[in-house]
Amino acid sequence: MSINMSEKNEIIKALIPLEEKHKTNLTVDCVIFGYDQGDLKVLTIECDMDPFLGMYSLIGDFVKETETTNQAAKRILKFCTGNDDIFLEEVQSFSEINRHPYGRVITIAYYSLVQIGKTKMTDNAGKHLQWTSVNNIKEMAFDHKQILDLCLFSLRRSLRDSPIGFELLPKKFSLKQLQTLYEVVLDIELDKRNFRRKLRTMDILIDVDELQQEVSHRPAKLYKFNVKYYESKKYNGFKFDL
Amino acid sequence: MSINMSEKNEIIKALIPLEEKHKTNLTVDCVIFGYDQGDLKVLTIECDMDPFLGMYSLIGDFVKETETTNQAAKRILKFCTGNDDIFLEEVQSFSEINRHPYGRVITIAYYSLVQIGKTKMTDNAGKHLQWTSVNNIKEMAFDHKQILDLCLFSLRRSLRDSPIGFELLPKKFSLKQLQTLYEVVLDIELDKRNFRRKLRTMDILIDVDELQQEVSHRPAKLYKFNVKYYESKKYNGFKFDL
DNA sequence: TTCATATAGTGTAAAATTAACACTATCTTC
DNA sequence: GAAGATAGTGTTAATTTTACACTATATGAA
Repeated sequence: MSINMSEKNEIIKALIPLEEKHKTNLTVDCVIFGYDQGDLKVLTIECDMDPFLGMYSLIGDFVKETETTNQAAKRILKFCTGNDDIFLEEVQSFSEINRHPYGRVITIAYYSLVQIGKTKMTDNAGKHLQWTSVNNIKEMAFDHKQILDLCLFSLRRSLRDSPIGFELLPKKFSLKQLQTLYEVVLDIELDKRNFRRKLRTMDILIDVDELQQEVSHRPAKLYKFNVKYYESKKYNGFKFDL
Repeated sequence: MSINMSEKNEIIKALIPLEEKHKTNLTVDCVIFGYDQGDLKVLTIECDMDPFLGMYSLIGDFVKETETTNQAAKRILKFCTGNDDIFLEEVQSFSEINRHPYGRVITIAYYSLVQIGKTKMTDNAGKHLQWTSVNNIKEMAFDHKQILDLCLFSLRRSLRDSPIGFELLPKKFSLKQLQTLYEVVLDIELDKRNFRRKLRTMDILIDVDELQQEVSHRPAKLYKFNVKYYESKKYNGFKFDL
């Protein structure tokens, strides 16, 4: 005579000491943003769980006993992009009772910013990882669309008041590229001259004295982000504000 | 023959299905801010756990299987302040492996704002709940000081760009009270005339046509927050910014 | 070589916002 | 009715933001 799943769960629960009864499945889900030729993308995976089969899904995993949630998020990033040391920010938890079809799973949402060119998409993941334009995503598995939207909101806010945009561009970039990044991600238009003046007065760019290559018009000068200067000033009344 | 605790844990783990192995203890901790006569306070409890015995501690609890983390936070608030429907904001998770002496416990930090006068401190909690001045707290149990600091940082940011300050004041208040709140919480000085002009141009206050009572000098006019006006404008380009 | 094309790069003036600042008004209490 | 205490009010200068159009320089084709 066999027992069914819910009976089994009851038996297990009876064996578990009191404080264990409050345990819950905890995951992290990563919204990995990349930017590519004027298009904000997010790394998605094809969902292989039942009511959401084939739909776009974010990349996530359980938080292990031996790691913090941050470490779990970093592990996922490393796995998906081959990359350590990338920009990562916690956003919010999602804990609706029935958000996951397999049972109670609470997740903590992170977003991160990577340069698409720098990633080595390890296909050993084998799971149809792909960069999808944020604008093309109308729905996702689970509550992942909601998570994506909130992370995008959070990205936009951070982009305006801290210099994280540089994480999405190559080390050397033109002012035009930087401006376009802001325009695409924030979905606004900026005035070229005003944008440039603002950056000039902030003093956070270094002219690397190189020109854009292989363009059939006047090439733009290239700059890099003055990390040291920014780090030295940021707690000293200096405000990044775009 | 008896078995020890760690053997018992092993036995329990062996019985648990694979996905259960990733389960973790999850709590919420609430930083409950109150404001009282020019002093920002936080609701604390005396810690009754070993290495932190007697130290200030935040108020928290396990997240139950049948509730979201938000609901858990609200339950705690109701329990501590007798109050439903109070301002509540999730801030961040804390998940260092050894943050809790009893084992792995991951927590999600919330902060909330209450009017101290409005709370009915249910003493059935029995646990030495008290309002403690934020400035007087040098250390706390667990990582709670870190949590408090982050929540204070988050409160300050929100105070500047959304009208949450009103949650800390009585319904009717004088402009002076409002200004002092900002000065105390943000730890800055504000110019009286400029502060008042800014509020006037934002149009978010209603003159209730009453005067301060029982003061031995010229009484101030009282105002209330124009919730309706703010709600109708906030998605319409209107920006609260103090 | 030169001309067309495509994008880079630059300055100024008006408008809006912020910052600095000191006196009069009105209530209570003695 | 005078003294004490806090409420309430306006103007000017400085700074920041916005709006706006032309010149410069590379490539590639004729």
